[in-house]
Amino acid sequence: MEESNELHSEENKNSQDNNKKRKLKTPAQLMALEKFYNEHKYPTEEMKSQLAEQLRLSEKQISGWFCHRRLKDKRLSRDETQGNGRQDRSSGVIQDRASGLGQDSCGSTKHGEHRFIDPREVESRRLSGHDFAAADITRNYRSHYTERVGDMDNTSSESSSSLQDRLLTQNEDPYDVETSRYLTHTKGMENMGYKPSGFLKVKGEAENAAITAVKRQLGRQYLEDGPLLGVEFDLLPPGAFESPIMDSGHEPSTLGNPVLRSPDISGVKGQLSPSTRYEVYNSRLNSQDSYLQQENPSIMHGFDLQEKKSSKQLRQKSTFLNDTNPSPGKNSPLDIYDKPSGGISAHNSNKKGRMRSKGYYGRKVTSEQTEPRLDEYDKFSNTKTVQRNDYLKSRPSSSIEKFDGECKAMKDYHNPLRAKMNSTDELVVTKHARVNLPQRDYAPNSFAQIPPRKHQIKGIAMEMPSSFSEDETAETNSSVD
DNA sequence: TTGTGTTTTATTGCCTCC
DNA sequence: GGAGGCAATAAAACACAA
Repeated sequence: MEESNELHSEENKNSQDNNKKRKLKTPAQLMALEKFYNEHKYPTEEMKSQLAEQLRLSEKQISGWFCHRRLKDKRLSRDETQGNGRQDRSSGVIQDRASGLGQDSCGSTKHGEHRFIDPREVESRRLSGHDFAAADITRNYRSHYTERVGDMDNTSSESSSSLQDRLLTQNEDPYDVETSRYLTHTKGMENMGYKPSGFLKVKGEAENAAITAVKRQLGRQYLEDGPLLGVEFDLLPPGAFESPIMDSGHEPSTLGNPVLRSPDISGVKGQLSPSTRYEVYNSRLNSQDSYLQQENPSIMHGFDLQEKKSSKQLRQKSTFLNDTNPSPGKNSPLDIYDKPSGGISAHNSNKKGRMRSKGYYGRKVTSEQTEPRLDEYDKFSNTKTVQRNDYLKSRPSSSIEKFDGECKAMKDYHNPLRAKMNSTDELVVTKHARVNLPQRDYAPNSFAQIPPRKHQIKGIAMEMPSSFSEDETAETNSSVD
């Protein structure tokens, strides 16, 4: 260890702190990583490289992060299965999956170059009704969204991953979708020409049973290529989350869409977790910034948003939790992102409010770490993303303005986005579905209504929106400005 | 302010696959 | 043998309680 450290330090001579001490990833980086992870648990080297480049991390770090992330997922899922009664959720299919996970030993990218999709993904996708014909892969990516669905369903083993997945994905906030999309489309299939590896094929076959089971359960709803099984899931009971679910005001036009019964919802219902966080987060942002939205068609990139949000969150957090900021100067939201260093020191601001375990984004970020330009991620994305890029690029640097724009974007996401999303109906569907998610519901009021959670339960970390959304994200918007 | 507990990051060793 | 991944371990960064 030390040795390596030394080496490492050598490499990083430049930066004083780089050495030996481990550096926390910036929220943006984490966001990006998480998102990416949601899409690809086993990223190819190329992907890693790109990620690394864009995040300004070393490939090693990226690899390591993914590795740890997977472990984390595993661990969490394990815990969940053991501790929680996830059993019910585990139907035969799930079991199946679980077993599959057993092998979870990662199919390394190595084999995976062609594989690209990790077993889990495959599974989830499969669940979502996609066969893994090579031809479909692309589509799969496109509808990675579906994966999530799969995740939700899949419960068991994946759970943890799903946790995070949900965290970022399910929640699927609008931009999530996008980013993920980008991730998916990315170089992924098209460029890399990924094909299901033998493993996939085999596995696919093996898992057909699982798929079948799902189909049975879902019945017709199971669409071969359609959006998600989730369609069949029950809608959330009103008030399920005690938050105003149907916010007519914000309700996207897609509301009526049947698709609404998206998996997401079901997922939410099933487990509110991480995704919820995001939802909350998003909703809050949306709600709070609602006044801003409306016009900006451009779409924010999630990461970027995240960053800003985090800064805002911090502020809000204080508001949210305490209503008063004990140390105004200290927690000044502005500090967080506006620091010249570019670092996000959000942390400081909200230590108190932050949920304990879910540290993900709550931690203080070292200033040295420069936030990667999130928009860069768009490289991976498709046209739509491109648009966003433009937006991002063009938008003013002012954090506030940016934020506004972002918020808007988020909101607009629901509408304009759809327009943009053109290319794939699936996506559209997906979005619609998301639109219906309780996300918004949480928004304005609910948010306020939610009692501040000072103590997060560790185990719940994943389940509850708490940490992430509330602390990290949601709060962000506040009135700060 | 300190101590404790949790989470995240980094490293190392081993395994598997090509 | 190289590359990637997992598991184990250590250490840092934090949050929270006393």
